Amino acid sequence: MNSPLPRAFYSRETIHVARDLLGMRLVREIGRRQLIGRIVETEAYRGADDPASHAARGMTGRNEVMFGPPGHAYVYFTYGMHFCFNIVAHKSTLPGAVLVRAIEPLEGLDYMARRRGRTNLRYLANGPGKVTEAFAIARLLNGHDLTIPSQLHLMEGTLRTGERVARSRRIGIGSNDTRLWRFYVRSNPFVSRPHA
DNA sequence: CTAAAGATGTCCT
DNA sequence: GGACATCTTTAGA
Repeated sequence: MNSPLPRAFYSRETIHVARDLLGMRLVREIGRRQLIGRIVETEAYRGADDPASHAARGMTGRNEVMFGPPGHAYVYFTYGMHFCFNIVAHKSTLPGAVLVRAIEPLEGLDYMARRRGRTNLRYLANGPGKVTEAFAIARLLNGHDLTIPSQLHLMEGTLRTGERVARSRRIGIGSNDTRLWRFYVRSNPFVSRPHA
């Protein structure tokens, strides 16, 4: 009961995993320090059927982790200055991953604030690039197994009473895509874009 | 080899 | 609402 989410959790339809990750707790251990937060916003990305996905046109050096075993971290660098943290999730051998777009900080607040250069809790991790900066997630963690207790893993968590899941189109993909593959906790102040 | 876009964040008006 | 920073990755010549 006090162990990380098992591989079976991630070995399911990518879109279902994206939805079910809301409320789960991300744990980052740096030395004796522990950073913890609740996932409040995600996006699903698949394979050949999803033009917006890095894996849309087959395997490349960057996206190979998306084709590997579920429950691992897919971390990539973008816009010349930001990292994005994804969780590999799919059934069978098709590629798939879930982008973690926003987190509600729970522990290690002062450390996160220092890393971010911000004190307002609301802006510590309310965006994919902010999440990786607050939690010190960089390229070194690409491919990291999230199902074993370590410097980066996920733990069980729940939505609070009254919290509802909302969905929308994905953000920042420059295409006319109408799929509702973005999931977030409605009315949660730590979501990147409450209305989108 | 070269070029263009990019699953973004910040500061400014 | 818009400019701009900054550089990796990928596709195409």
